Order: sequence, then C-alpha cells, then structure tokens
Amino acid sequence: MTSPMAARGRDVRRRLTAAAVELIAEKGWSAVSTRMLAERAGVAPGLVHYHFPSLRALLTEAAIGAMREAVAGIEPASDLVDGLLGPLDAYTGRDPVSLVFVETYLAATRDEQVRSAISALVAEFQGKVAGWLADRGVVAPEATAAVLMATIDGLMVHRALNPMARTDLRPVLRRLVEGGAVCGS
Amino acid sequence: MTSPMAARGRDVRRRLTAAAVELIAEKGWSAVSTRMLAERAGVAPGLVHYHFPSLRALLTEAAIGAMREAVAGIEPASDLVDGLLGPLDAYTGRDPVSLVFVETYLAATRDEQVRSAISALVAEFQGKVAGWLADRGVVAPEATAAVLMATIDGLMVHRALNPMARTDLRPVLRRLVEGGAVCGS
DNA sequence: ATGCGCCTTGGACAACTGCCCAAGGCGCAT
DNA sequence: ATGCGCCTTGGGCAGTTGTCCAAGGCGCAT
Repeated sequence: MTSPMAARGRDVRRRLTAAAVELIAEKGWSAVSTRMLAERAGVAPGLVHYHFPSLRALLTEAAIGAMREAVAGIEPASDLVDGLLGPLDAYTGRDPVSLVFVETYLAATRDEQVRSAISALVAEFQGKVAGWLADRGVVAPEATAAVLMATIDGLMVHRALNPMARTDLRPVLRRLVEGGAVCGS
Repeated sequence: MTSPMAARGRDVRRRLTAAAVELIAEKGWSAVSTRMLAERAGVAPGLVHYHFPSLRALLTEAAIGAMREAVAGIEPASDLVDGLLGPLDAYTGRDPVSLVFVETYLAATRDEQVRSAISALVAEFQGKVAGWLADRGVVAPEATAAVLMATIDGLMVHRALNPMARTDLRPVLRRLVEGGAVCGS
C-alpha cells in the first residue's frame, strides 16, 4: 500500500506536529520557529517547508489536532462534575495540553482560519455537554454548558498561576449543574 | 519640582507603556518588538532601552499596570452577578484589556517575575470577592470566588471565539452564588 | 560661556527569522 | 543500469530581532 519512503515521510510529519505542540506550550505560539521545530523533531530545517506550506499551517494543524484529540477522550459519567473534572485533574495549567488550548484561543484572535476551526470544535463539544445536561433535567442546558466550559478553561489558566485543590472546588461547581435541577424540583 | 526635560521623559515612559498594552493585545506578547513599540509611541527606537532595562521589563510593567487598573474599578454591587458581569459586558474578548489579561496569564507561565506579580494581583482581588460573598452568606466563599473569577476569565476567552448573549448566561451564573445560600436556607 | 544632567537620535552589531532551492539519496519498476 | 518519484540535506536570501553606543540637544546653574 505504501512505500517505505512514503512511510518515513508520514513519520516526519507526525514528529513535526508533535514537536509543534510541545513548543507552542513551551515558548508560545508566535515564538516557535522553523529551526526550533526541526531540531526538536530531529529533522533537517528544510523539511518543515517541504511537508507544510508554511509555519502557520503547521502550527494550526498541530494545535487543532491536539485539541480534537484531548476533547475526544471525554465521555459522560454518571456524575457530570466528576466526569469533567477528572480530565481537569490531569491538566494542571502548565502541561502541554492546557497551554496549547489557551495559546490557540489567542491565536484564533489573530487568524481567522484558526478561529473558525476552534469555534467549531468548541461548539461541537459544548453541544454534547448540553445534551448530557438536558438528559439530567438541568434547566437551560445550552447556557449551562457554555458557562461550564468557560469555567473549566478559566480554572486551567488560573491553576497555572496559583495551584488550588480541586476537591474544594467540586461542591461549588456542582451548584452549576444541580442548582437548576435539584433546587427547583 | 520637575524640570521640563524630566517631564518629557516621564511622558515618553507613559506613551511606551500605553503602546505596549495596545501591541500585546494586537500582536501577542512575544510578537511585540522594540521598533514596533517606538513607532506606535512616536519616539525613536533607542529610547526604549534608555527608559527600560529590557523589552521584557517594559512589557511586564505595562501589562501589570493595565491589569491593576482594570481590576481597581470593580466595586461590590447589591447584585454581585450584575456587578461582576457589568465590566464583563465591556470586555468582549477582543478588546485590549481582555487580551492583555490572557496574554499575561500565558506570559506568567514562562516568566517567574510576571507569575508572582499576577498571582498576587489575582489573589488580592479574589480575596475581596470572597469577602463580598461571605457578607451575603454564600457558603464556601473562598472556593466560590475562585470559581467565579475563573468563569469570568473563561467567558472572556470563549466570547472571543463565539460571541454569546450575556443575558442568557446570567441566571446560570447566579446559581453559583445563590445555590449555596438560597437553596439551602 | 562653560559645564553638568538628563533626554534623544540614528545607526551598528551579531543573531535570528520564514521561506526557497539546487543538489543528492533512496526504493522500485523497467 | 537507467529513469522516475518522493524524501532529504544544507546553505542562501532578504528582512527582522534585542541590545548597545557614540554623538548631539536641551534646560539650567555657574
């Protein structure tokens, strides 16, 4: 199906996007350079522009791929707060995934292509969460999902500044999803 | 008290920090250059390193000053959600203030000096909000304040991607501060 | 008018940037 | 062994970067 050379090419592509995710987190989106990328991926500098049309295209593809992957692993649990905070525990605000999320949010502000891609990703996941909330009888599931997602992203950012115990926060977050249902019923 | 020359010097300093805030928002923290800054401030390039020891020092001072100023204007209202969302209405996620906040959060990840300054600023304001919450009988005021601040910052970021009506979100946010008090009483 | 401080200018420096390209390597069919 | 495609290399290009610095300007006391 594929020649050994083509397989090697695909491997280089993968190594470059992996290096991009690392470096976006470490240095920041606009501080990542082609030569940095090549060195981290263990390839020659010229390869970056052979496999990708531009540096921006590489960063965009890498970041969106990483975000899509991170979000794909989240499934509805019986306890929604625990289910959503579980992944959050792994994301300290200083890990690559958290930082790539925030860096990409900011990049979206300055690049329409990134903005539309991220916007779609967030909207899709938010819709999924809204569905889970609706199943549980939470009122205003759409708005609640929007607030819940924003809170999680905000907590990731704030935790990088000032690590806080997730356990203390859990009962407060529960108000978001229970306040509308339990309290009113 | 001050000579005309010294006054001129102070004016240049102010123009440079103002330009820094604009450019951090427009281009991103690490994409701001000395010459960009000088041009925007209307001064010669060499002046940047006369008035500031380094580019990083200028960006840090400018960003922290802008954040301190933005936070200083927030006072407790009778309705806390309205009081905190009022300023949020002005911050669309694409205005200089919102972007400087997020950019500086990320810069704090890579610069210990920025991190400690921002951490103190956030902690101080969070403590103030926790006090307001405690006055209103909200349970777990500290944790609630932490979640509330994170939610507001998260909403700023998400609104830049996908503008959403603030009015729809307000009742959901109210659960955060009322769930603990009203529901239980 | 001489000297002192502070502010300002514009250019120099080496290092780095994104992007491009001639030259070569490799696997494979002919 | 010859040719074809894809992948790879390293260097070149023009432009930008942070930082520094000699030279000059200005207000003011002497």
